Amino acid sequence: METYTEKTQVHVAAEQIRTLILDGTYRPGQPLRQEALSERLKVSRTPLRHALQSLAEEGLVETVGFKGARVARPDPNMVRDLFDMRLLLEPLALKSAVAHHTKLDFARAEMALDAADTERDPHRLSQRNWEFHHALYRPSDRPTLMRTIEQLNRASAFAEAIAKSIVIRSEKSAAEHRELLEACRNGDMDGAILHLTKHLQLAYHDIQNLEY
Amino acid sequence: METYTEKTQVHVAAEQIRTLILDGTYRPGQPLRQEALSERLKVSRTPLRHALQSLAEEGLVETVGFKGARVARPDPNMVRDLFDMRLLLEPLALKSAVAHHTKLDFARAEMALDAADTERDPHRLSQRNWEFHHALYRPSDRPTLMRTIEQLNRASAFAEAIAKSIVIRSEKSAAEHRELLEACRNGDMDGAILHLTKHLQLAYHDIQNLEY
DNA sequence: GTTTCCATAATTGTATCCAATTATGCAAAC
DNA sequence: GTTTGCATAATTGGATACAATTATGGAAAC
Repeated sequence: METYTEKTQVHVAAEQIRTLILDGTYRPGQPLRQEALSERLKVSRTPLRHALQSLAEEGLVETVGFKGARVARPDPNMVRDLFDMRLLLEPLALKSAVAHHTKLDFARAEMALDAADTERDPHRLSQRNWEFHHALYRPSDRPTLMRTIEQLNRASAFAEAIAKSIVIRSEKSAAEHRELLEACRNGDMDGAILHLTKHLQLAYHDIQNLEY
Repeated sequence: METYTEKTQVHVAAEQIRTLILDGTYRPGQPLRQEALSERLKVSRTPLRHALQSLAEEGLVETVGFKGARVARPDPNMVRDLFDMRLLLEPLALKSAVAHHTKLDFARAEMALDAADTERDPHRLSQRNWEFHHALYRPSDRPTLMRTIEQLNRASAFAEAIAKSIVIRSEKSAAEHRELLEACRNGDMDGAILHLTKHLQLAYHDIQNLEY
């Protein structure tokens, strides 16, 4: 019987910091001092630095030379770029996946939707949203493509959290998600891709109008 | 007078390991023991671990729980996914950039081409290739898009190094590059995008036929 | 009053040591 | 002969101490 460990302090620290940032506790541009964070998260500075570096490569924090780490500040262009890329890549993932969709995938997607309905915490809400998209994309069995798409979704979640659009448009998003799921259930690939495209465009539009 | 430091041991260690991997010194799947690497690079294990993590998020090495790090093993699907994505994203970057191209950009691109002509080291050759593409994409002034494209190019360079196609098709690649540059110089956007697309498709094709 | 310079403090990066986890090998049981 | 179990070694993760770098503040010069 093989046993998995995986729970290294780096991951839990990264997850906690991620939550603090997406909750708005730490605002964009705010410096993240290692000693203070170390004390707050009850973790030594060594794994903390690893976590900060991980978040830096994820795009959530910026880290410079010997100056330290700050919460990243998303610019409007970033939002445009992210959605331009998602509009190109996610339809490809969906297209590759529809032929391999199973009832289990649909069940997973629906579970994520139901969980999202009763969720008000921004971070967990964005997690549910990703779980939904992930359930529909994953059957494509293209991990490299998935990896990039997940990165873009994480960054989008950050931008949406800043603009507070995640919670504001959660009902609209839920409706769009259910339409997309229904099209997938009916095996309507073209319709599904159309719904996905529309969903992304609407999300982009709403973020644009909220952020300054 | 402000002075920049930036030269942290993590970066130099990461760069050295990157070179060792792309040179073929460390083969895919080979375990990377911290103590041995620490001794080889004359660096403590702490910054070394950071470098390994950085390379892991870059996709060059795989790192699991308490088991350690290994050189990543690219699968054929990864190559397909990478080029599918590049074929979607790089034309967008080029399209956004052509309107802002200056003589300086063309000069930079040509300098990269000339440097590539006399370069046989795989790692440096792939660096030159990226410098060329970077020179043509950068005027788009879309850093978030550039960031993702650079990640994909790094991963592609890894796959090409494994398949040894970087050096093998270097002359072909150079010719394609010069055609692309010429189209950009003439302000022929459609032609440039066509050349870029063809270039990526040919590179993909040649890798496919070389890897097993 | 402003600027420059230097000393000091605050903060990050690195090295070393210890703890936790995993891999290895051998003996005993069946 | 194979397998199970445990003891030991090898390796990674984490905590602490130290070194390097940057930021801060105040005095002196103009």
